[in-house]
Amino acid sequence: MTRIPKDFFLRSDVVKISKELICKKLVTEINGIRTSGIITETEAYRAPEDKASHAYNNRKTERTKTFFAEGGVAYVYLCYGIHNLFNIVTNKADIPHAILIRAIKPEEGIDEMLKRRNKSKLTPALSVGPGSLSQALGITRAHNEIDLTGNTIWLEEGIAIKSSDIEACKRVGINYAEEYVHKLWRFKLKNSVWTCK
DNA sequence: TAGGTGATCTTG
DNA sequence: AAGATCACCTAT
Repeated sequence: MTRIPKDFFLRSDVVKISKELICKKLVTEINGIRTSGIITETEAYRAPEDKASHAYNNRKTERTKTFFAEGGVAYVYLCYGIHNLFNIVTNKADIPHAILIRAIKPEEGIDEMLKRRNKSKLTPALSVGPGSLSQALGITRAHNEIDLTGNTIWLEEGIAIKSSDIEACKRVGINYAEEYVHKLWRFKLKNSVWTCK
């Protein structure tokens, strides 16, 4: 399977890249176990101007410094004390763009994903929602800043789709973001059960 | 529909 | 040093 190269992530239009990520494949190989899924939902975060981003106004702290790395690395942080949220940093160094991966449709290593999630049946609850997908793929904060063209977490060409198969909507959980609340920077695969409500 | 959970950031 | 906040999930 063809891997997505570094150049893909270095481009400047994070909203466009978010849309292009739909139906690409996200793969992890952790402790020798390979798991993967087709990306079905993403959200773009476009700091410095985006008030929803942790890096709004170029805010730079211990946590947000990962945003300022060159594109093609992971930004993973703990949300609500429980959930590891996986993002992909894009654009060149010092431009804090990132894409939150919100849902996948499981492909390989489904048994391992069920085990990690403590589930017995293959349902959307396994890997829909940003916290759930990270747990299913075994992604934790230990993977923050990891290179996404390496051999732990990477992306591959997935399924070819048309632009019209993708639906754009508002991002969730960012009611503090004022005018940026309304940006259509969330992308979903249309008519898929593997997306958030 | 509410509560859990803890890192992170802001305020004093 | 303490309190508020938070890109969510699960079970009633």
